[in-house]
Amino acid sequence: MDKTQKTQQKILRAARTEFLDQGFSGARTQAIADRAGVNKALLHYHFGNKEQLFRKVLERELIRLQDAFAILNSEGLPYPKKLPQFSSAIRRIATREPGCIPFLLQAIRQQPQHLPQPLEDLFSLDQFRAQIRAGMDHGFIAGNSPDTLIVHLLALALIVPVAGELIAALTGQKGPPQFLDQLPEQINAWLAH
Amino acid sequence: MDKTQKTQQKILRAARTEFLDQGFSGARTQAIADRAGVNKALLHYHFGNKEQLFRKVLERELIRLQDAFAILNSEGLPYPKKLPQFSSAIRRIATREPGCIPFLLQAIRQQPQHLPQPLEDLFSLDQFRAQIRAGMDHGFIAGNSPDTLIVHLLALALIVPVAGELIAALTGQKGPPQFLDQLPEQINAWLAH
DNA sequence: AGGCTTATTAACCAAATAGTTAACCACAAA
DNA sequence: TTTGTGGTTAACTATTTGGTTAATAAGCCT
Repeated sequence: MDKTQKTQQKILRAARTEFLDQGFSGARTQAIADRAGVNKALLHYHFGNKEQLFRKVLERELIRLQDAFAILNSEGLPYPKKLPQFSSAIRRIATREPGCIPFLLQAIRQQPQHLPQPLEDLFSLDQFRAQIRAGMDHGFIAGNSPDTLIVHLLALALIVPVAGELIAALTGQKGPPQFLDQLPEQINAWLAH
Repeated sequence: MDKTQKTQQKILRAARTEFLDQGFSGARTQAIADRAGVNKALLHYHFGNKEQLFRKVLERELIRLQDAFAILNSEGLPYPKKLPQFSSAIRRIATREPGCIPFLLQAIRQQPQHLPQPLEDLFSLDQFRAQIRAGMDHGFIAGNSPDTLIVHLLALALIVPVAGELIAALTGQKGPPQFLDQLPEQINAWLAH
């Protein structure tokens, strides 16, 4: 990796922390430059402007979530393995990249114009939904609405990253990791009967 | 209601839309003034500064959520009635005050210093948790962890307001109201067995 | 080394934005 | 009618902030 790439990565890392922490309008280009240990003009040299830099960060973070959804939508994987693998992927994101999921949901809501593509093109669960429907028709999967199952799966997977502080306050726990750790088994217990 | 109160309410309403839509740092005091049909200096006359105005809005929105949680935590209500009443309250908030729940969760995450009190003091489910525990001990409620039940309840209740766009994209639905309408029955089916 | 391109910086600029001020207005009390 | 108080405004100020520029440093190729 040459020096240019290294610099760009320093900037991207700094931008990521700032944007994830503060959101688009709360983020300051000066803060990003400071955090990267670099002159502010360098951001513009390498990335054009604040918006393009934000898009770059958003694009990279989106991939994390897309990878998780790709597990659900993969052709080769049998249904019973998908749920725990998916929940593990979400848990990994939420613990290793805290702020990523709230950041993405916030961007989807407040800055959809910065998304690289329409949401429907970024996330697709067509294969997964067909798989569930087949499973339901054959009685392997309980219930009769794939979409409902998907929503419940999302609910269980996303609630902690998205409302961790509230949960911690309501349950008196210090932090949310307990529930994140239980996530795969919970999802199995709830959805795989 | 005298003219002063009317003006303050106009400003608060405008501030609410702007803050819910744009977040604290994205909101512009000029936009609030314009929307209220009022001079910008009047915001400062009545509310001091942007931050105090934000706190006022935040405080009022918090009450909506507190009221919903108060249902769960109320002494007089039997457990079976709490779940549907709570989910109806959340649904009502999410449909009549769109943006409120994402706004609150975002504020909790990004501007906790503007909360009127610590989260634990704002939201308490002690009575509810005790009630669940008793029910579990007597076999009236399935499961053995009140906190887990609470988290699942939150998950089902909050997922649509918080990730409605994502859900709409994944399920191909136009909007999220379908799932919000099903919410009370879903929660009963899932949690009240 | 010498010259050419790329990377980096200090200083600066213009626009946006929160906040202030002084004057003005409405209306009620004297 | 005068006068004083609280509400409202136009115009202004200070600061923040994203972005630019011109000069400088660092590689790199011959």
